[in-house]
Amino acid sequence: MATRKKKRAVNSSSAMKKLPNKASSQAGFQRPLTSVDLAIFAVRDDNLYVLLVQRPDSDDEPYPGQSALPGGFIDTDQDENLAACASRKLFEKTGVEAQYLEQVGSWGDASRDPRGWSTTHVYFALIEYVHSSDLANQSKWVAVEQAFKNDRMAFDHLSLLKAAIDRLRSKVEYTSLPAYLLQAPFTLPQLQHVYEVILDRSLDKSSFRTRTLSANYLEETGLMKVEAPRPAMGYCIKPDQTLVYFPRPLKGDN
Amino acid sequence: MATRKKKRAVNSSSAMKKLPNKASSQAGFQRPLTSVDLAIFAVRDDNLYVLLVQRPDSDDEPYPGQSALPGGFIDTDQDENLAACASRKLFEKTGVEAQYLEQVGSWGDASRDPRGWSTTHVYFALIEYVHSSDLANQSKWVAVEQAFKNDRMAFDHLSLLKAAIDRLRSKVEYTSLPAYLLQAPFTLPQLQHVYEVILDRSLDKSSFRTRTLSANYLEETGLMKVEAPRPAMGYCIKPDQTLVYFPRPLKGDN
DNA sequence: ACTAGTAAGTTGTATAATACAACTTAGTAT
DNA sequence: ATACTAAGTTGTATTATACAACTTACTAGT
Repeated sequence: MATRKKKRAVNSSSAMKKLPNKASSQAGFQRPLTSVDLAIFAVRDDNLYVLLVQRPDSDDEPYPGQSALPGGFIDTDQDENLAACASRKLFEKTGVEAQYLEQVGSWGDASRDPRGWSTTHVYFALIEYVHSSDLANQSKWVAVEQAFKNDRMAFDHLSLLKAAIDRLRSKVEYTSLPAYLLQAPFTLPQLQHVYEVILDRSLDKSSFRTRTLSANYLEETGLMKVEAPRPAMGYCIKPDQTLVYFPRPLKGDN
Repeated sequence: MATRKKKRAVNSSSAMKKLPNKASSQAGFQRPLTSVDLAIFAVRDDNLYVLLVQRPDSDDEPYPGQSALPGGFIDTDQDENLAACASRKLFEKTGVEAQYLEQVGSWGDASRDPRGWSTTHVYFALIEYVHSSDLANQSKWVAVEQAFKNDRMAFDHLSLLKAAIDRLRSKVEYTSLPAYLLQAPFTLPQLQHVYEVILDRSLDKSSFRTRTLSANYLEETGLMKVEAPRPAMGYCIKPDQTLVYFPRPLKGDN
């Protein structure tokens, strides 16, 4: 990252290696295959789940029968933009809209897809848990821990999934992201539980409550009966509230 | 972000709208144009600069003569991956390698390029300042403040630039990024100055020094004469040191 | 109806990293 | 020598989180 050659820059004109010819090729270059892939997360009980699909069992498809992130090629006729493409695919698989959707990044190289130079745009989505029977065919929830144990996935999807989970976990340390995995109304202990499931460690009740409430992004919806002796206050995210960034991260192990 | 239809997901099979036909088209879909664009930053004296290029003045090129971020179509024959493509373009324009290179994100839609549905992958690069005469033709340093005043750029590059600067500014609050804009050896006051230029506010000397030194990512290289009465200790980034994340952000105005 | 048990929620002190303010030090310029 | 300046230090204040002990509201069993 620090190596440096003090050679003079080539002229931008002489750097042009291929002449433009057809409008359909991109100024003389081949266009890469372009897709969108999704890491759709939900929490249920004590686990963080990710939605995986099984690839078709046909001979002219790469990685037949293997599990993969939901996604696929962009449809330039149908998709307004990358995020819309992600939302469409999310809805096709789950029947719901994302409570939160964020781009993780893009990956592109010559070898990740046997069909040729390809790029993919990875999004992660947070949704409330959707019952398995309501999922599209070939789709299923897999506990994140499991996904890494059976560590075989189509393409480079295992590393895409890892990148998405890393992003999720790191943002959970300093944002209100987990609130988007719950259906309103929810209680503070329920919200704390979601934090704990994602981070895989327990948090202090008192600091969690102070921090959460002082950020002032939740609205009381009245007491709720929960599976606990004492009823707890219900909350929902305030209307038009955007993601909250807390002033300090939760203390990790650092 | 919270709207939700409880419709059942469509079957993934029936969701397939077009049949695969040719290998060169992507499973029946048109491939978008694919490019990489760069926001190359450097600091000199009291300004943060970004490298802009002037688009060719030809009639069959979009936005002739306008300023734009350096970048262009991916060359699938030459570029191993997206980051390599970014590095190549950086070197062509400046003759140096990036001290730091990070993907900002990707943008893709039907209208951002008049030639058709296109996606671009935006990277930001931090380099030491390169003298204007060593830059490639049609390239020049523009103070970031200026770039936003003359607020006309080709394509959607103004908003791409804004995204890159937002990312840079926000990461400067809690990382060691500015160290990658300096050539070693540098002094702590020089490093602090770079922070101040990017954030456009002054920082406290004492807390800056404590924070920086306690992160333990710098190595002393001996006293240096600077344009100041008293000589100052020189530092360089430790070999193999990666970007440092400080435990707390600098206190902004929040 | 009393008692034990449990999770919700509160209160008070400790800690750690930064902010703020005043100081000392090593040099330059007159 | 003396004033000046920027480098660097020292000490106290602040603030958000961590940790620990407590009270409260309810359930269930006898």
